[in-house]
Amino acid sequence: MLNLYDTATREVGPFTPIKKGEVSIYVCGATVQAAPHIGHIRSAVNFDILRRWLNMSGYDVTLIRNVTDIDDKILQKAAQEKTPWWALAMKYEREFTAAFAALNVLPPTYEPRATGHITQMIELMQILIDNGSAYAPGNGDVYLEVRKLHRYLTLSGQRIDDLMPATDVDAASSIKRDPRDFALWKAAKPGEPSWPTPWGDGRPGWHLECSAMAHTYLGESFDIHGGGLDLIFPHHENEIAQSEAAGYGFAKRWLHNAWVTQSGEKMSKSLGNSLLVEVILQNVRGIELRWYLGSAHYRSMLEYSQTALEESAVAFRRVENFLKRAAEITGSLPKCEVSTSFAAAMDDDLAVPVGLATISENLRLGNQAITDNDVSEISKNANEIRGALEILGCDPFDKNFTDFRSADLSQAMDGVIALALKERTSARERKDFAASDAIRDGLLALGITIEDTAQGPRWSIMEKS
RNA sequence: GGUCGGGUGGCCGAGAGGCGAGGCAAGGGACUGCAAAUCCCUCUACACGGGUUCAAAUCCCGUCCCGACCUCCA
Repeated sequence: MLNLYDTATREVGPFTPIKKGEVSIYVCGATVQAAPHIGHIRSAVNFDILRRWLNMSGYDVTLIRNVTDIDDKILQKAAQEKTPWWALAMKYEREFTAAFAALNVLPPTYEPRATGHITQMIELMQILIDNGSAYAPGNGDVYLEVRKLHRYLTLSGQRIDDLMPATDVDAASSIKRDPRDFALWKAAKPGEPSWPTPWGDGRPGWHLECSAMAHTYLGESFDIHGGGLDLIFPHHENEIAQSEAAGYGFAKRWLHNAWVTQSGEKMSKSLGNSLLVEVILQNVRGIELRWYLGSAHYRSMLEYSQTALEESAVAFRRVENFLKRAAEITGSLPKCEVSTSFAAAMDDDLAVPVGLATISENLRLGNQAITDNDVSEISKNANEIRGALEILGCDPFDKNFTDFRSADLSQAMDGVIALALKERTSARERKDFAASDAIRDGLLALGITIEDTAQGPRWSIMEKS
């Protein structure tokens, strides 16, 4: 039985989907205005682990992850770069997609773009205006009237009057009925992209698209809404406000992932401490970065350091190496099996760190079994490790991580290295250790490690870092 | 000002009243021609001050420190 945290109640409780056997999830994806940093990708990895665990638990999961491809920053940046806004948005959307793929994040069931759902946004605004929750002051803007909502700010636990007064210079002369009313729709300024509406030409305001798209693909109520911690207010409060005012039940449960930090501070472009995915991937493989980002609990801050990342990568290679050896010894790839201890950890609000401890136990027992040449024990532990890695999205045998060209190359190399190892073995047999060590050192200089195992010598390519 | 989250050994990172999660690093040992890999053993913690309790890293009160959000951040 899966237990999950809910930001709305701040408690961990049993998860029961609306429809038996099905889970609907909406995750706030990227606003494609810059290249993805590892914080963005951590969010995707966390929700991917949730999704994989739900799948493994027998649920049919529908996951919608949006792309916000129109907003102030996109327009602003496009103007700076003298690029059409849609070209800029597309460029970064591709970068996000590439980063997700490099980290083996499963593609969402659907990935709707804001600009493709203007019709649905207009319909939603019409409902809100008709029922008196929203108003159009006549300049082309449309606002939601927050004072009319009963449950506004219950997710973040704030009170309207406690919010810091808007620093907006126009606040005094504002056409808003209350300074806290937020824009569903913004009138187009000259030169800005716009779409026609009954209230004037304009563009989406405060992430109206998330409410509209969640409704379009998941219906009036759905099981889980996810996103980063910093979206709780105002973004998610506003989504709730828009959707509930329209009469929708909206999300039953809220999950928020914590950040990747550096020196305790949140990673962010504006702080200048963001680490781009493509830069990190020059030093570690995607599977290793994923292992690192997934290794902390999703609600805990992950304090980034180069050292921690590298150590994590080494730890992963140890697990990977065991699986490869197990496959060599048993003559077949391990199967994916989920141990009861790993399952218990995942069922407890996705306690990945506890799950990793069970993998360590499997690893120790599995390595011991290799020493003892106990094939069934090797298989058992290898299967359980592979099953756990599959859920974490870090299965080294996953075809998304397997490069077939390098697999062919490695076969050819195997033959070549075997020739050298044959020489080394005969040198060792005649106790000519100078000769045998020269061969080993020569291979090492090429980045090839030789290990003498009970089953004979074994070679592997050293990973960088 | 309001709201929320933190401070755990050299490092990373769980736990949330009761046998010291786990990993990395360090030291010792086994194995090995030497290595590598692996296994075994050992060590080091709960920001500070009070309180509750048979028992507190965990609950309560206070203090200090760090971070986040407060109208277009994952």
